[in-house]
Amino acid sequence: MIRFFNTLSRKLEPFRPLDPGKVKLYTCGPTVYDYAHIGNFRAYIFEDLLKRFLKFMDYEVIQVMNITDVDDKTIKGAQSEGLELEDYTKKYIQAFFEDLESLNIDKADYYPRATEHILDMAKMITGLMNKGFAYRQDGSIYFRISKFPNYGRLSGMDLAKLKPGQRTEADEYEKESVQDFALWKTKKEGEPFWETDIGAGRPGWHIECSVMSSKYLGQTFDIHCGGVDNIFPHHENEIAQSEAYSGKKFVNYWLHCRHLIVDGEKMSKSKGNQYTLRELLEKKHDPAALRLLLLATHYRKMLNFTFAGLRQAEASLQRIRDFIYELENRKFKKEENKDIPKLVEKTRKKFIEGLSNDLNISVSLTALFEMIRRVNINLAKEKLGPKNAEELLSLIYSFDKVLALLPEKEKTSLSVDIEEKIKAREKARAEKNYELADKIRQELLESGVVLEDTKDGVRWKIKKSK
RNA sequence: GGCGCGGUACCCAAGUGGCUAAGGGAGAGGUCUGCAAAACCUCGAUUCGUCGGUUCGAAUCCGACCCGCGCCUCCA
Repeated sequence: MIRFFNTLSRKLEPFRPLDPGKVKLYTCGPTVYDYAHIGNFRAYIFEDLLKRFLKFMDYEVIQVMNITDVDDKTIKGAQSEGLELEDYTKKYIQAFFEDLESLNIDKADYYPRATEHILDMAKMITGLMNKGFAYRQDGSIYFRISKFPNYGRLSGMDLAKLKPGQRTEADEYEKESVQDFALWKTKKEGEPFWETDIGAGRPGWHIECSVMSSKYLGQTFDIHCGGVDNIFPHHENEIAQSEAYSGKKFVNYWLHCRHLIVDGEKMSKSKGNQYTLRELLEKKHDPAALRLLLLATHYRKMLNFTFAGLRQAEASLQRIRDFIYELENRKFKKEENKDIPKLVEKTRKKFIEGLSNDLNISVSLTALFEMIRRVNINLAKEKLGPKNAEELLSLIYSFDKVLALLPEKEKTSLSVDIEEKIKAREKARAEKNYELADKIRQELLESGVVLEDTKDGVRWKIKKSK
């Protein structure tokens, strides 16, 4: 049984999708005004883990991730660079998809863009006005929170105690209540706008998710994810809009991940600790190691990113890779170890149990590493057969459908030049000319190739980064 | 001020009433090796922020305190 912690109830709940065997998943996507930073990717990787695990458990998953390509920040960014909005966001949308690929994040089925759903938004807003949930004020349209009694349920906010924040904008003075939020912002000089039935203007932020989720997943769907900062007001507002409009329950399970901090401090541009994936890749960090680092801490726990932590993740990952390398490259005797099938089953069971319990990845990784240790002991004693190795490999690769840490095509080949050098070194060693052999080994190391002399002969690896 | 989360070894991190407090990294010792490196093995917290309480029994439950962090109108 799979259980998730539902923000709505603040409890672990058994997961039961609307349609058995099928999961409809909506994940809040990026606002494309800049390159995404590692904090953003913590959320996307958590969502990826969720999705991959559901697929691993034989669910069919339909995932929608929105792309917010019109809002205050994208508009401001486009203005400051003197670009059309679309030309400005294009670059970051493309970068976003490249980053997803670097981190081996499974593609969503739909990536709807806000700017491509303006008419759908106008339609929903009209519906909300007809039902009395929205009103027009100076051309803009606001959601009337007082009409929606469940407002605040997701976040546990008590409306009466809500203090208006400091960022309340001056141009929103005219609302009936400070807490009412904009569905539609009337056309403003110098800003992009759309001509629609409800007038010329642009959408408020929250409406896009209500519109696009229902369009691709239906008015009620299974899971909605995002970072904790989205709980209030964004997801609260989505619920209000969607349920007011449809009269149906919007989402059954709300899953939110906590934030990532850097060196114990909140990430912020002014502190200079806001890393993008690109920056880390430029510093030659392994994207798979970053993926492991972001994956390995439970999603509802705060994650403190440090470079020491990243190096530890690199080392952990190397342990898995070396294990696979052994299984794939050793010459096994014919004799099979009868205990291995039992170990495989036990490991598979624990791996699944871990993730089934609100994505407790630590338990699952423990299962994997425990197995690696046990098998290594047998490996050292040469108590492993070819079938054993095959079975173990197939288990690890099945886990990797969830973890996605092992790129499939990692068959790097060496240049002829380097192969020549390895051969030359072998010759030198055979002649006991160790001085020359060591010199060649050092040269290869400097070009990133590590040589290891084993019983079965020399073997090489590409040096891990750093 | 309101609501909420967390403090487990040198670092990361499971465990949330009772078998030896997982696992990874780092470190130390060993195997292997021409020597290395890599890999592998072994070792490692009488103790879970502090102080009280409940209990036959607490890292786990309760209370107080200390420390760190998040949200409170467009930040994942």
